[in-house]
Amino acid sequence: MIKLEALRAFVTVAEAGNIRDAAKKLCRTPSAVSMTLKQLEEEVGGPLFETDRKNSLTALGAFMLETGAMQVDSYDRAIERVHAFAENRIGRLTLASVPSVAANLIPQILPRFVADRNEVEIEMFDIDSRSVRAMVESGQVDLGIAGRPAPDAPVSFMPLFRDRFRVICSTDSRLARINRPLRWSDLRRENLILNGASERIKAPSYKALSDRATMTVRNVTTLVALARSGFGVTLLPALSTTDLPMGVVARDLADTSVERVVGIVERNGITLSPVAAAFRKVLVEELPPLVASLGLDEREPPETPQPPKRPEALESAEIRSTDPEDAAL
Amino acid sequence: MIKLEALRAFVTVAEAGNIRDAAKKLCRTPSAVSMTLKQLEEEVGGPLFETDRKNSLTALGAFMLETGAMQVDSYDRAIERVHAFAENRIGRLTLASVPSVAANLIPQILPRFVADRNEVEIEMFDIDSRSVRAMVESGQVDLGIAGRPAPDAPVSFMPLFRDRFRVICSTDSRLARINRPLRWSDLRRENLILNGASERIKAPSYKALSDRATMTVRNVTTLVALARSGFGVTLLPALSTTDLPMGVVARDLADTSVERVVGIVERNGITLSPVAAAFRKVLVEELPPLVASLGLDEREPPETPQPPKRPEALESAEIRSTDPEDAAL
DNA sequence: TTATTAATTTCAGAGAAACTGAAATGGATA
DNA sequence: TATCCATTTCAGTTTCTCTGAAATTAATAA
Repeated sequence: MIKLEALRAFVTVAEAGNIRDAAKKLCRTPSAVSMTLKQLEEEVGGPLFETDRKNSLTALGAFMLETGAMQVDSYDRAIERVHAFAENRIGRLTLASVPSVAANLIPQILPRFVADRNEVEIEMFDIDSRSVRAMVESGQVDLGIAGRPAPDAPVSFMPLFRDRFRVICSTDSRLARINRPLRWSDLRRENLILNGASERIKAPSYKALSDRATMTVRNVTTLVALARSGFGVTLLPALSTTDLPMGVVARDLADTSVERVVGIVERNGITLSPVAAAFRKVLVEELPPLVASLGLDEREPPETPQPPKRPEALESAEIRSTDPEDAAL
Repeated sequence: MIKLEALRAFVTVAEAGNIRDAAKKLCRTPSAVSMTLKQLEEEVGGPLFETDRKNSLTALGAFMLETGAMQVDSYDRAIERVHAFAENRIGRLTLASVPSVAANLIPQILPRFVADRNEVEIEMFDIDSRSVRAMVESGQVDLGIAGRPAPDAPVSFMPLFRDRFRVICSTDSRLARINRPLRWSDLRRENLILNGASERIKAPSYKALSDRATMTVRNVTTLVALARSGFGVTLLPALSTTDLPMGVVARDLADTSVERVVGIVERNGITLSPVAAAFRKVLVEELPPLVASLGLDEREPPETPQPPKRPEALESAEIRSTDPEDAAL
């Protein structure tokens, strides 16, 4: 059976024109190369060189050189691509993220990531938490960034940062003039507009307020426009309130337990592709400090995120089963 | 360094879905395959399968399978082509032959040769002896079939058969009525037309006749037409006289030493391509009996032709250095 | 859950293959 | 003919790969 390495030796000798130089290139002794060649000739059943001095090929040798050089090159390139893939220099990364992260955080970390990886294709979906989890679960994307899934969800979750809810109201509103964190009681007289993100807030005082609310709006732009018009107020995660237009303000809540936890959603028991793993690492290392630097939250990140090993991936998702908040934004 | 055989093992396992079946296909024990896979994963730096049960690939494994299957297939096909070439099932055969052989003998042996070799390309030139040798010498053709070259010619020669010269004359001619082999004296009163083939006849009696001749014609058809018209007579190798038209006859010469020796012309010190070697063998084995069966010559072939080994190729051409006849036809 | 079964992995030793360095051979050059 | 250089041969060593037994792990049955 003809070995690729024998082919490589032959091609090197044929191209060098003599054994000595070829042996040097191959990091072998001339005798080793000579033996390989002899064996190769035995295996193909005919002489490859016209003379002992390896500077002239037979017809068979010429054919072998043509074929062999092609194979060796192609093989080396293929192996290089495998390594490039394994070292996440090439590949394809598909992401799904809630819009607030997609718009406010991803743009800050993505450029550096792609800079060294000009052969990596990236596709990103910005969709609500529920869809993020669905896409992760179905394998449509490698990684998701979303609020914490329900504990029984078939995906694992690694929390990255907390995002407190804030009250969004018109600059003219009564609330805007209160010079301290707002209490639930401050909201009692306001018309509360519900939204996808606030849907999953569990605080009892909030429940009471939201039960009375009659309107749900899922689009942030519309939500803000309604608040600005003085029609009502709403609760949004701080990250969604970074670029508020003139006429509306965001006020902190006194109840700092009202928050969503945003993190990485990934499929259970599936090894990430090398690019995805690399991007995950970047997320874990860079998102929490980035969020902290935005000054949205004065407190520490909720947990010290540590990348789970393959077998433990599932555990890290199951460990915490506190209230599973969610944010559609 | 990733070996092709490791890739092959991986591809086989990935396609079989388990190690046991793959090991069977590879004619290895499962433990050997398992170790190969483990080493492969180490070399690429990541897991290729999701679980120990090898039925589900990681992204890296999928990429490796794609790349690897392609490489293994391509390699196997390439090696198969090299073998096909070495076993003369594929390749290209270029021949040059004097027209008499090209027209009368080659068609009888070529069909069977090409029948088992439907991927062999064949190119044949029918040209005079001198050009045959030139094409062989310059490497334009693998093999030539021609008269014996001069002893110092840079080509080797393997004689295949003798071809006696015969007298071509009109049916109405005086010579046509002589009921025995013709003697030189019979020709004394005839107008002798010279030709490329007869040019190199060395017999002294012929010399005397040809010195008196004034016309040389190199085209057989014209030559025959002239003879038919009664303009003169000419001497042609018997093989060129097999399909004489009405109106001319060929008569044997009493001097049976007047002959050309036809054989294989090949380049010195050049290994034939496998197809060429195979065709050469067919020529050596089949041409002499074929010529004998044509009844052109009652005697034995001049030597027992034996295919020369690589180093001896030159010798076999040098051994005989008797009168180097030639035939332009 | 525990026992059973099947598949895979680990390990140590055997065997095969490839490599090296020294000596022999073979061509080319003076 | 002698010398030089490249290549080959050879024997011994090193490195790899394979096997078979035992251990581990996962899946299935009780």
